[in-house]
Amino acid sequence: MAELGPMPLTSTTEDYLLAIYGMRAEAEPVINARLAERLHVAAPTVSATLDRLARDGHIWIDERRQIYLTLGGERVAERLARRHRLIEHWLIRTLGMGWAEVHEEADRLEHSVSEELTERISESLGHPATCPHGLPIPGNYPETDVAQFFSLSHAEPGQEVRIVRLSEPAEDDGELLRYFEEKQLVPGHTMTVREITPSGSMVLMLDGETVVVDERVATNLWVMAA
Amino acid sequence: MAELGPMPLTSTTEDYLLAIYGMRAEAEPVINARLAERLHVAAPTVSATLDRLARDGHIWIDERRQIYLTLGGERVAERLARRHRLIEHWLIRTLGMGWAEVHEEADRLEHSVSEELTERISESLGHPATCPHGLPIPGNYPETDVAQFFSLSHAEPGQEVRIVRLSEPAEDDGELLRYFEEKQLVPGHTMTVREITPSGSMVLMLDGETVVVDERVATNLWVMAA
DNA sequence: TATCCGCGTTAGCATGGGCTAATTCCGCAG
DNA sequence: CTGCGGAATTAGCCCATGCTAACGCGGATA
Repeated sequence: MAELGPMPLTSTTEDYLLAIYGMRAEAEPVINARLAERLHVAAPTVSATLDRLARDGHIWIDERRQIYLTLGGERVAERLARRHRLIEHWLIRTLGMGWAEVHEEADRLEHSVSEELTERISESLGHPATCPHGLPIPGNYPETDVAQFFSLSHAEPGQEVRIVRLSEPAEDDGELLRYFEEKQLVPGHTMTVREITPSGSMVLMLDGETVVVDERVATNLWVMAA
Repeated sequence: MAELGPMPLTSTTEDYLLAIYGMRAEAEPVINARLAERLHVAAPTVSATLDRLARDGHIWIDERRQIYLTLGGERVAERLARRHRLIEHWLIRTLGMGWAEVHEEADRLEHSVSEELTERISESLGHPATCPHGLPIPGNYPETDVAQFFSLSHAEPGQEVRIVRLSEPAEDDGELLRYFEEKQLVPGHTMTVREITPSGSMVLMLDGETVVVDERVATNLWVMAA
């Protein structure tokens, strides 16, 4: 029999691989139920789709039902993340789209942009290391010590920190994105933690302004010591 | 009961509408069998898909099995053609992709680009009237008298003509596209018909060069009297 | 007139990707 | 040990999109 080679992935399966990849990167538990939430589908749908992904060698599932990408699956996911994040930059730089809007557009485009086009985009942008929200672009990202990054919600009072990126799930929350943009809570900006209230809200000094963010916001901002 | 509004079209159904739209524009007979060829699917598949398109009010089919777009279907097709043709320009202008390659890329992107992005692209390009291959961009195309256009294969010996566009099917033929590009048989160029051989080949003068094109090539170039 | 070609439909089937309802399974708290 | 909550699976269904094989029909041609 002739080997037919790898089946071309569908838009749906690409979404699954990218979700798994993202959750791994955030060290979240990668299980059926979490995927169902993230992808907005019912649990049995996830089971069936994961079966196909495992059948086709993109993932494997251990005894405790943790889901892992195979080498092949990871390669696919990295390429997709690269595309997605380059597209975001491109839309902002060449067409002036909004920082809070490009994620949604890129979510659709990432499935239809060719390898060739991806590389042309990267080149025309000067091979940026991260997307506009601070997430690393595989292939362009230098070997920085990612271990220095931590969630703002783990910062101490008095500490001065620089925003490096958003969390993965924040990207899918349009309202949160618009809030970040409005308050200028974006990668590159530096701020000082003034105090942390008992409810987990944080009082920050940012550009001489006092900003209060609640815990949900703080957990979705990744920072490093400034 | 709440009206659910129009179902979002799938990539597949969009392809059908665009194919019908293109065939109408070329005054080709729009029947099941021709669609099957153009879309590279089997006849029963076309029947089933057309049934759904008719059910959803995008097309209608007369007694002689001619297929027509409804007003709604035409609006959809026009928007898709607009997107496709703007994307082609965009890829050439901002990323330097090849004249013969952009059609294929646009074939995928046209399904994922939003209205908003489409309009930004049109604006950033200065609202071009045609795609790089000369096909009109709905919404940007001036009210030119299209009746002046005719296929090169209908030109007379001695006539001087200007290329205005390719035929629709030519866009899907990569080899033919590369040939046109190489010979500079592209919109805007003027040439004189020297003679027509019994087999239908045409001898042309173009930029002082003599070029011979066979009938298949000639039928796929649309021209107007220069 | 008999035949055949082009065309369309019917029947029957597969796969991907969705859903709900019901069940099972596992671990932890009481 | 009992029970409960979260997680996963099973069963059963739906639709869109593809296929082949077989049949029917109508017009052109031998």
